Amino acid sequence: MIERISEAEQAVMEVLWRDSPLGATEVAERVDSSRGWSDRTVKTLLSRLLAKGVIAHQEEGRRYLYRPVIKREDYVAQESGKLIDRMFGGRVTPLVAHLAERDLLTPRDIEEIEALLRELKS
Amino acid sequence: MIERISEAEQAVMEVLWRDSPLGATEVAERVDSSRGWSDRTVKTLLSRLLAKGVIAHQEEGRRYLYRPVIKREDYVAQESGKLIDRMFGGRVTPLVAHLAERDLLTPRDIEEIEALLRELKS
DNA sequence: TCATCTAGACTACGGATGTAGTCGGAGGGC
DNA sequence: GCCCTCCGACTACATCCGTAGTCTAGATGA
Repeated sequence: MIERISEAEQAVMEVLWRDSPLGATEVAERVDSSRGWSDRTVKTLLSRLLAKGVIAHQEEGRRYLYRPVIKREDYVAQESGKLIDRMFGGRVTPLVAHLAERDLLTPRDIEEIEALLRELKS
Repeated sequence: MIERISEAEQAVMEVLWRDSPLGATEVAERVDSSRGWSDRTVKTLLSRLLAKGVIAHQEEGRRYLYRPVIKREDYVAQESGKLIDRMFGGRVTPLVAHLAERDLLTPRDIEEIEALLRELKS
């Protein structure tokens, strides 16, 4: 089980998943600027992620380069699973039914998903 | 936007969504017993939910009866939406694709979803 | 009427989270 | 060699969350 990653921490992970390894300052520069974080904040988040073991660092001269230890897909899978458990009793169909009912599925989505399922069966 | 409901708080909401209005003690009795909560804990959670405005209470003699103010579907929709935004950039197809890739879809799921989509199109 | 039992209100407290500030050491310019 | 700068390490602090404990006033039974 991957340790829980908070909202803020995930914003930092997204940067490293996109491109790594990176130094702390580089990460801070690339984090979604709409957050308005100081670079101290980003460094704190990097430390916490390190403590959680979801990223690792290696020395490069007098600074560290950070890189993810866990894969984004694995994290996404875990979080999706948790939502499906919590909200839909672990069944996927009710999730899709729910999305459909709430009109969260566009006709294009429906086409795409059908194509996807056809492929799965072949 | 519905106020954030924590994990523990949701366990209490589930009770009220299933049946309401209920007194605090009744809620405590019905909460998933595997949590092993004291009734104090449940009362605290009820107060917090009240403060968040997601439940309401009415007096009944010398106690309160609690009932949800928000609908479960709305809450589920919000949480699903947040996951889809955070993990899949707001697109639903990647979610389904992801579930498929991770073998989280059983053949039965696939059949059911296909049937659902056929219905949606008609 | 007096002790007792409840129910809700208020208080507690450690860990997680969001958001930084400060300190001390290694490099670099002069 | 000396001071400044940049980096990571450590510290801070309010708020939320999980999980209760205590206090107080009204209902109850003897």
